[in-house]
Amino acid sequence: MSLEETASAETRGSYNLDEQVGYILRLASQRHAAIFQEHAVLGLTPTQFSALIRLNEVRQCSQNQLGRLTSMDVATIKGVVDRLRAKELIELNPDPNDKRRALISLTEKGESLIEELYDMGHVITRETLGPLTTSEQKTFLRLLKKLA
Amino acid sequence: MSLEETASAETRGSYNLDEQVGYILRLASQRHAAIFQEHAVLGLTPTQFSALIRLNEVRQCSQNQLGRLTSMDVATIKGVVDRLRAKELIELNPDPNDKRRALISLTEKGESLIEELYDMGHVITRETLGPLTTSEQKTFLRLLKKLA
DNA sequence: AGATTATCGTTGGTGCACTAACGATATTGG
DNA sequence: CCAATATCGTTAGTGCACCAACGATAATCT
Repeated sequence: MSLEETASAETRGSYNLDEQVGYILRLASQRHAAIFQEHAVLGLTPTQFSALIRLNEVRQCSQNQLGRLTSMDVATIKGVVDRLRAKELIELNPDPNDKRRALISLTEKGESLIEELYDMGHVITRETLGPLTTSEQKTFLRLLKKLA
Repeated sequence: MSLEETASAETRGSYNLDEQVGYILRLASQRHAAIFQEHAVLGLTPTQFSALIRLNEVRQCSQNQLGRLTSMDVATIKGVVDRLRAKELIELNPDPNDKRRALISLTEKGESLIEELYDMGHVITRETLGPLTTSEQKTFLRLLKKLA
C-alpha cells in the first residue's frame, strides 16, 4: 500500500471513520468470513453452517422456524435451505398436519457431517479470536452479545 | 415466539452456536444495520456512507483507491460508486495522467451533506453501543479493532 | 525498445440480507 | 359458521461482498 492510501487521521472533519463501531464491525466480519472460508468443508457458508447446527439440535422444523432459530429472514432462509438441499445435507417432507409447511430434517449425509462441523467451528472460532488473550476473548464475547 | 422456538441449550452435541463469535458477529451486524437504516438520510447505506466520508478526507481519488480506503473489493466499490453517482453525491472525471482512471470527487450536493453525515454517524454509533456502559464501549472498541 | 508485470475498471457469477407483495392454508373471534 | 387475522412459503427487487476473467493502459526491468 502506498503512503497516500494509508488512512489519513482526520485531515478534514471532526469524525474518524476508523473509530466507528459500524465500520470496524464490517472489517471484523470480513476477516471472520475469510477465515471461515479457509476452513469450510463442502463450500459451506456461515449461514449454511448455522442452519445445519440448529437443525441437528431441533431434529426437525419448518423452513420459517429454522429461519427464526438462526436469525434469518424468510427470504434469506429460503436460499440457504435451497442450497443445503442441493448439497443433499437436508431434506424436506410435507407436514401431515399443515399443508403449508414442509418439515426439514438432516439427511444421513448431513447427520454424518455434524461432528466434523463442530471441529470446524472450534478451529474457526479459535483463529478468529486469535488476536485476543483468553481473558480478552471472554470480555469481548460478553460485550458483543450485549450488542446482538 | 413460541416456546419450541426458543434456542435450545445444546440438547444435542457439544457445541453452542449462540456462543460462537461468528454467529454473534452476524447478529450484531444485523442490529447495527437496522439502526443505521433508521437514521439514514437519502437512503444511504453504511458502505455508501463510508465512501463519502473517505472521499471528503482525501478530496479526490480513483475508484479502486477509494475501495482500498474503505476496505471494499473492486467489484463492491464499483456498485457503491455507481449508486452514489446516481444520487449525484459524487462525480467522476477522467484522470489526465492515466487513461485508465477516473478521478472521483464529491459534488456540491455531496459536499453540503458531510456535516449532516457526521451527526448521523454519531447518533448511529451512540445507539448501537447503547447497551454498553461508557467504559465497556471503550473496551469493546479496543478489542474489536484487534479483530479487524 | 520491447517484453513482462502490475494496475484500472468492467462484467458475470454466487451468496447473504432485507423489503414488499402474493396465494394458499390455519387460526381466531364474533 | 363465517369473516378477519395470522402464518407458510415463494417471488421480485435492491444492495453488499467476494471470486475470476477480461481488455486497456502503465510501470518496470532487462
